[in-house]
Amino acid sequence: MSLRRKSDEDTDRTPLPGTAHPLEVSPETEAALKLWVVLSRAQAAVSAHVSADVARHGLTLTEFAILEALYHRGAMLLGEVQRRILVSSGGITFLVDRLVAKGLVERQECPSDRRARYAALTEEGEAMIRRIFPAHAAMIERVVSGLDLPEQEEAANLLKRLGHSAASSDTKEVTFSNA
Amino acid sequence: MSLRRKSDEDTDRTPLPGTAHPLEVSPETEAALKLWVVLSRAQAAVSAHVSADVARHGLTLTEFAILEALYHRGAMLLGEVQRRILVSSGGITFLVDRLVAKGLVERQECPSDRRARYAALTEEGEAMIRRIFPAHAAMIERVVSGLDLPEQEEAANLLKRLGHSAASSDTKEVTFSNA
DNA sequence: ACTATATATCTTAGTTCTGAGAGACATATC
DNA sequence: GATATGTCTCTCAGAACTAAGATATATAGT
Repeated sequence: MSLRRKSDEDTDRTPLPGTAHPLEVSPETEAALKLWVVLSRAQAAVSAHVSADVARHGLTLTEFAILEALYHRGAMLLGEVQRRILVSSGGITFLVDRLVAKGLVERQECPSDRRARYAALTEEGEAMIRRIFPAHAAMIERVVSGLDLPEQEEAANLLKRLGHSAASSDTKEVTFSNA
Repeated sequence: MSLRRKSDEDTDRTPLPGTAHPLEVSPETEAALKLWVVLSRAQAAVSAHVSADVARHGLTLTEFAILEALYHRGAMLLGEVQRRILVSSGGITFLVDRLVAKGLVERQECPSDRRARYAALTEEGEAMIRRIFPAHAAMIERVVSGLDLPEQEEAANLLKRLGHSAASSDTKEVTFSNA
């Protein structure tokens, strides 16, 4: 094997490392890849705004999501919250611990299942979410205002279907219910 | 065997402590909030698949994004890669270090600016991305196939505009001027 | 009742990344 | 040429998680 220097690109057509390989795929593949890219970028861009907004109140995005869920849905089992906001089981313990430490949430026993715990807002937590939610919602409205209302609804519709089909297309390890 | 999966809502829970406060906002606000939710969920669902796919080759999502960018665009300055994949400045150093340790990427000096470094694929890195990219692209195509081609293009179009407008809408820089 | 398996949460160790700042270099202005 | 200011990468501390296993409890089959 000969070690090649980067400077001696001349007569040889073997693709050297560091040279570009423009994307050459079918239109279907290209559309799928592009959708994945713009989906990630749009989510990151919106997320950055939302994250910065809740950070002003000393909260992370995930913490806020928990508070909001508990406010709008009422007390929930930790596992329910976990599946709703999509974190690991260790993650939900960690997050609820932190919200308890901040005095915003409390754990409550579940009378019908002694393994389970409810997470519920404290009065302080409820007061906080009630106080910051309106400006928060207005801010999200501004951030997505690059699309008008019908476009937002159409995008939401498409994304909902995309999310559902992607979530249910469990590739491996999950039972493939072959009936 | 009846592997019965418990659905989220089938626990017979008596409405214990925290009471629910159903969402009551204007249709505009509701559309914006819903868009934000389905955007996050769709991204997470697709991301989980892509992440699991590249993990089979010992790579994280971010590492793969770097390799792919270097393969398709050629060598790039670290700062260019950083802005492209949206990580912090410390993050790009960390990630490139790790890819260098894996033998997939190398740093190269920039002749016109001695502060800057290029990241470039090694031959091994290029061989790897060439080997795994086709199946990777096919997998993404499958994951987003819940939408047909015109729908994918429409979603991509909407998301591109959403991403751009969200990214450019400078958050009212909440510097709080010494609050 | 006993056993096996499933579920709910928690613990621990480790991974991935961020944010603030430092050092080296570049560039514009005087 | 000297100085100020901006840019690029790197370092370091630590935040925000995840993965895997531990523990306690529940539930179904025998």
